[in-house]
Amino acid sequence: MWNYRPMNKFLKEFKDRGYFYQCTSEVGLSKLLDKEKIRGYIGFDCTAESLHVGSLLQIMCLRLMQKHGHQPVVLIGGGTTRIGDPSGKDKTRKILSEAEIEKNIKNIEKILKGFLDNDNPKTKPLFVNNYSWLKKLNYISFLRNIGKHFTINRMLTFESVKTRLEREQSLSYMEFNYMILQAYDFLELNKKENCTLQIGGSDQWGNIVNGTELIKRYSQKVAYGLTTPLITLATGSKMGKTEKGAIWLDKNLLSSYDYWQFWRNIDDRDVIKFLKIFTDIDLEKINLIKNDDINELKIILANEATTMLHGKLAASKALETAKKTFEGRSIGEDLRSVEVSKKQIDNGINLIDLVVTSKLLTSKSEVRRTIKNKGIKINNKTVDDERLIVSLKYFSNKNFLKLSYGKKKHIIVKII
RNA sequence: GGAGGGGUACCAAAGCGGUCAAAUGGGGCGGGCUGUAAACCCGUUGACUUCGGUCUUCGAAGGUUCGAAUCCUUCCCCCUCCA
Repeated sequence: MWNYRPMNKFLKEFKDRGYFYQCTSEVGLSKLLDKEKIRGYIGFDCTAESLHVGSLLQIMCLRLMQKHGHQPVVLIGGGTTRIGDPSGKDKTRKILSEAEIEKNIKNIEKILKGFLDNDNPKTKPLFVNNYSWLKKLNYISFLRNIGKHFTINRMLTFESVKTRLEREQSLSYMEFNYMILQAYDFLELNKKENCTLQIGGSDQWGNIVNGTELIKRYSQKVAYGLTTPLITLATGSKMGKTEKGAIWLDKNLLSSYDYWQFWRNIDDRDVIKFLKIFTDIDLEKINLIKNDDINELKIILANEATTMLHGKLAASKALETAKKTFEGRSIGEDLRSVEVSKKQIDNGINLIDLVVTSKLLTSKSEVRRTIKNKGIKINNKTVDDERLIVSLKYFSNKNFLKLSYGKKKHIIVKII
């Protein structure tokens, strides 16, 4: 890729930061963006109760639009979630109840607002829920007006449909309609909100193109599609889901300290890439610091990412706790804690039970095994006796004790 | 509709009457090295345990047997080939 013509600033930064994968018409979009401030949308599915880092790139795209004076439209897929996107799924996804969907929508909106600037009237995000128009659709008129623009022949060639059919996994008529509905969303937003751009992950390409083509056929207007690459970790796994669980963008599901740790523990090879993608640091500045000490860079990444989601205070507390925990071998206040009663301690609580009640590990067998493998520490001292009784003498004068599982998972046990 | 093959732990895949809580590989977890990295090496990977064992698991339900992941019956699901 090289720049054969001056490119629009937004688009240029979009590319330089590594957000770019494909565009329906780069030249056309670039010209449009130069000419006017536009509205662009990204759809978020509300199958889960919250968003995780897998959606962070999309969120960054919304922020970048704001930065360049464009207005992001957040489409919450309240209607399409009731259908289920067949792409990437082997099976029909479970259908959520109305109440669950409503709850998810609220929470997801809250999270997105946290990431976006809601004050500037020109760029503040517009939240729309496609259920508001999808629920009103009249079947016959929909088929006549919209359905006629789609051929089954073409729909069958889409990757999402093809794989399902090839594997002879059932694809219900309901799901088969998903792509039409997503295309219709774009048309609707284009008509009502003058939204001329849809951004999405590379797996959404087919759906996005359907939208721009529908707009062309139905309204004789030009709209653009832009996709982002699938971000993978250097280890090959997808962003967002670690074995330990999802990296939620939600302090109720993942503490700011754990979120900070996620970024701090990123593979060396991903650091620069992630600084570009997941922070607001100027590219020139990243260029300047890119050869700095890798661990310092990881800290910067963790601080920036955590600040964006949880605020400056949370980020600095996480950093401080990390320093104490890993460098000072002491206790940072951000560590998760469990409380035990004075009486329990006086009676003597056995270590295995304590580890399980602290939820550091989930079964007693696992604790026993881990002790054999030198994986449990009390106050930084490896435990070698699985029958150890935790008594008052292990607690410092402030009435707490540090319990560790492995090198990274620490917890404070407090007496109340 | 006809003929065959198959469903085993997180995944892949062996086992095909007892020695099977189930080989091996991947993944995960813990330890070592290091930098809270990667690579590498070691250990571990159903639950409970008074560490002697006990209990639950090989698609589902029944049955044969002293004893079943392994044999039989029925059912469910998947794959390949032919129509």
